[in-house]
Amino acid sequence: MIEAKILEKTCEAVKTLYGYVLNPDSIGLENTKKEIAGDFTIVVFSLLKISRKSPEATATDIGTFLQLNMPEIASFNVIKGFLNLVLSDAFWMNFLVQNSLTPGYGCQPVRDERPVVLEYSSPNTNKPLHLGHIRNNLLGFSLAEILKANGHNVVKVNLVNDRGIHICKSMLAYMKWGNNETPASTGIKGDHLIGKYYVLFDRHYKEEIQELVEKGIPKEEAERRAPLIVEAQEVLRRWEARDPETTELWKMMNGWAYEGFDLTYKRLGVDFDHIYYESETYLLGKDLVMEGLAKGALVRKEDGSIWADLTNEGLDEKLLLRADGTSVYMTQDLGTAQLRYDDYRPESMIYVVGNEQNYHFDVLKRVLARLGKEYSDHIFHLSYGMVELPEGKMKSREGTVVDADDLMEEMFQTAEETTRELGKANELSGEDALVLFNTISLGALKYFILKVDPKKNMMFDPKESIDFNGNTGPFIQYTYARIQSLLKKAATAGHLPENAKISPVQALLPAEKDALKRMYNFREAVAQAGKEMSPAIIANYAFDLAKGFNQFYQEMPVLKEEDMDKVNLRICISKFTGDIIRRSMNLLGIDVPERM
RNA sequence: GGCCCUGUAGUUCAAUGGAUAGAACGGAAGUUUCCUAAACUUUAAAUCUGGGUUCGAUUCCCGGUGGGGCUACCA
Repeated sequence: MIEAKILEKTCEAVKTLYGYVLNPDSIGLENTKKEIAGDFTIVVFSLLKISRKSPEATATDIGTFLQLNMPEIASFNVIKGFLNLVLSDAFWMNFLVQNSLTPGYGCQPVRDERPVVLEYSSPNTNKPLHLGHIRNNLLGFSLAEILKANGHNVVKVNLVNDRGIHICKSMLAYMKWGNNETPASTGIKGDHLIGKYYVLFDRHYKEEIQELVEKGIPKEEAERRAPLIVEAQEVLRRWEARDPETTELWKMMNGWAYEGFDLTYKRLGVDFDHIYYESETYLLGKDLVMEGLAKGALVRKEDGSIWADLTNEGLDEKLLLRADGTSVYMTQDLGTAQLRYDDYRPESMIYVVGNEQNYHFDVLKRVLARLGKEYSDHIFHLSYGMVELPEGKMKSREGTVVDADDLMEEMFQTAEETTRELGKANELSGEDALVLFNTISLGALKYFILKVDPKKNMMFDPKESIDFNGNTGPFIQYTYARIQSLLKKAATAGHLPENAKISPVQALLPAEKDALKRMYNFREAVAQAGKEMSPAIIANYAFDLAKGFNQFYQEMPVLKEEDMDKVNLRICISKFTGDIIRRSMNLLGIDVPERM
């Protein structure tokens, strides 16, 4: 790691020049800006108190010392308090040789055998997946890939919310108006069929409420007393009592949902190592609560209900067990956290869940801490923002939800149209063309979502997402395909030996050097992304790299036979750029086609 | 009311406390004998507001203000 060496030598310089022992962490070291000559920049302003000299003089002192004591540093320049270090061509050549021969470029070896348990997706079985789930799934899957590259074992888990009042609503509607239809009899995908009944329930429920309100009953009361909701609650009671008929229907309808989800997951390219079902875990957590009560970490109120009093931590009181002994969502989540910990003994547990549950996870961690669970410090809520549409927020009742399956299909069709218009698919067989359209359309969707900082709410404009120009997945895929094509051509022309040797080129073209720097930076970005857990960093680097390659290519002069040395070097750079683009796309879970 | 997140070109997004705040789309003007124009070049255009900390603030702190979320004995 050259940065570490620069820091170490800088400390040495400060000690030699000014007789002061410096902490390496206090030095500002960064990548030099693109427009300025240099590779790394030391910001010396913070050293002025020690040197008691002007910024320029201090930077020059240190630069001179470093140049004398580090063979990797070819030269330096000083602009105000910025010391820009220029690394030698030999360093970059060596970097290229070393890394172009390393298969797992940018990867770290496994550092901890204990896994990271990563929960994502977590669907409800009463309706199909929508755009919000897509953001969740893509973030979860990408994060898993990035964590793996950073030396973690990852267990991807999905907690399916397969019980509760919502599925009972769909079941009730099906009993009333279903006519025994099935996905097979209707040709409707299972999850969509269930969604249909959920919507049907909601419509009739609304009508009932309206009727009651017209009779002069207050709205809240009407919502509680409407016959349909009362009946749905009865279904839930029967389910909890394990009534055979109800259980049978529940199993059948959930089966439909799973079949549908599997297709959606498969198309999106995400998967799981283990699936937890809430129907099997919803009773967990009571023991933990009773244990906590015995330890005095929790309190029992007069009516018998049990609470966590978090008022001294700036939060409210949180109910954990009702007076009748039944549990709530939080109780259940305490239980599943413990179950997950017992199952895997993980180094950490990550939950990819939307930011509307920030408070929930805050409380979850605090309660676990009170219960003496040291693993609560290793729970991380990857909270992501909502996906908004140009027309406003997604509301299922107003029909403004973007369905995941519909969206992928639309993207596919647009990819096909655009590609055919440009004549890119003319030479492809029917099957190859379908694979290509699928790769491009999903690349567009995934990249569009992942390039945005997860924390922020984002705007999803379907029209813009299928634009294949600019900072988009297809642009990066296209660049990669071009590189592959270039390499193929070089190989057939005999310019690409088995292990392309790098010849002793004395001076790199500026664009070549820039290309190498981008690669170096990318490796750092991967390491950083592990810490920051941000696919957005990887995504934006991938674009930067793709754009850089295109510029590099434009700058490349026409090559002649006698320039074989340079040909080899450029082939190596192209190959390496291609490797990194593929790698970054893989980290994000985006496929790249060999040709377009 | 309280708590959390957020406010950057016309739009969608970037920017470990650093240099002239970057891209992309859209607008204006150009470029194709090389591998593939799904590309490249040039150009106009932005940090919500008022304080504070700092050699230096889009970034950190405090106040205001716009947007979003949470504040259920739902999950």
